[in-house]
Amino acid sequence: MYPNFISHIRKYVELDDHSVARLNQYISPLKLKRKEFLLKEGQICQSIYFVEKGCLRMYFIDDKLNEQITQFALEHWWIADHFSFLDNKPSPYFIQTIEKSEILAISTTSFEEMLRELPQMERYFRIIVQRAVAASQLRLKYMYEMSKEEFYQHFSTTFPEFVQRVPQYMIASYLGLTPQYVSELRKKKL
Amino acid sequence: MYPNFISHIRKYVELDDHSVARLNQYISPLKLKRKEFLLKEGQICQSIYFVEKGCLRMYFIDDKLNEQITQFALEHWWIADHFSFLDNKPSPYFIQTIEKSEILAISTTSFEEMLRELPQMERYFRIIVQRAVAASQLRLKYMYEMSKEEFYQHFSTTFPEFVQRVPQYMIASYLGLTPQYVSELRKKKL
DNA sequence: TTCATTTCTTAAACCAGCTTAATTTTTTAT
DNA sequence: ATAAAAAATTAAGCTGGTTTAAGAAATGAA
Repeated sequence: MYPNFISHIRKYVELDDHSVARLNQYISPLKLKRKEFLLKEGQICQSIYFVEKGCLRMYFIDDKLNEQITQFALEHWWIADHFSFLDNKPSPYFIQTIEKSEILAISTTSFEEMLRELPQMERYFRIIVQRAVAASQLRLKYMYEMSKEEFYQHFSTTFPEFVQRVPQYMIASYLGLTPQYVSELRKKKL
Repeated sequence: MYPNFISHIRKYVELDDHSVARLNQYISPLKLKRKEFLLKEGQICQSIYFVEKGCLRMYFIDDKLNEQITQFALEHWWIADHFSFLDNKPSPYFIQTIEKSEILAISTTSFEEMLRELPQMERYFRIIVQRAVAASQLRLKYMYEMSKEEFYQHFSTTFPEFVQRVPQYMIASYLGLTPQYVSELRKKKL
């Protein structure tokens, strides 16, 4: 049904076929075109989203009206504004497709029911959320220790698939650089 | 026994007295003086730590030999290098007490056993780790949208208890500023 | 209380990365 | 294919925050 989703879960917990069938009850599949929104500023983030296929970005508008990208999500990544999702607060973020994408959504209420019915999923989410914390600790360490130039070079060599797939100005935004500066850095490297 | 610990868990999940008794099996209490280490660079982070009383910092040494603080932990906060803890990799971090502290440690193996025996704890950790992700999303948003001056002013008005308790140069380090610049900002504000 | 250590301040020179603004190239929709 | 829109480049001037170097003040240990 959703091969990336199921195989991702089975990487971390055991899940028999009956549980897979039950799991489907809680999931809403979405087919989205390029530049469609899953969340807009001011809305409550009512679901967490799994990228079955495609690519998303999460961003907010800063005081100079720039779109500041804080996260990307490719295949088998989860994305949400967790603060908004957990506490039902309006989100400052937009979540938008960068390409045509297939997304699985689990709403707040489905999430709660699913975790009650399927304790393996409680375990699965504990593990992947813990991995998300590990990833954000690492990202933060890079931000502390690298200059912006190093940070860009590191990112583009570590994740070349992103540089292929995502416009350069979005990578600049994610890394906290101006597009002009990225352009300068690329020129310098050749 | 450990009032902050138990009441913190009971904020998020139900835990009967029998479970509390079982829980104690998995916990190692530590009494530490000022400036003692729970983790040093190169070691594997074998435990996650709960601050029952006191104050910790987590930092690494950057290429200019500065101590870069990435996290603090006060009462009822958890702290660990999650990447090292999950994957048994050597950590680049130091975790050290700032004051005399009482810490509860749960080792990798205890953690696994505890989660198997007490499913409420799986749920508890899923929730608090999800909250940690929410907190780090928020922190990152602040880093994107604020100048270093704003970031300092925001931090010191939002967490005045930190400014009381932690030396100024550590706050500077945590915020990614030089101590000299913080000094300048304070002068400016008076 | 005293000394040694740690922490904080001051000030001037410096620079990584931003701003502004105009032009060119690439991509998308029809 | 073609026009319109979106993305990338170039270059000059500027600034927020760092670096370097001393000295002053606060704190902890004995």
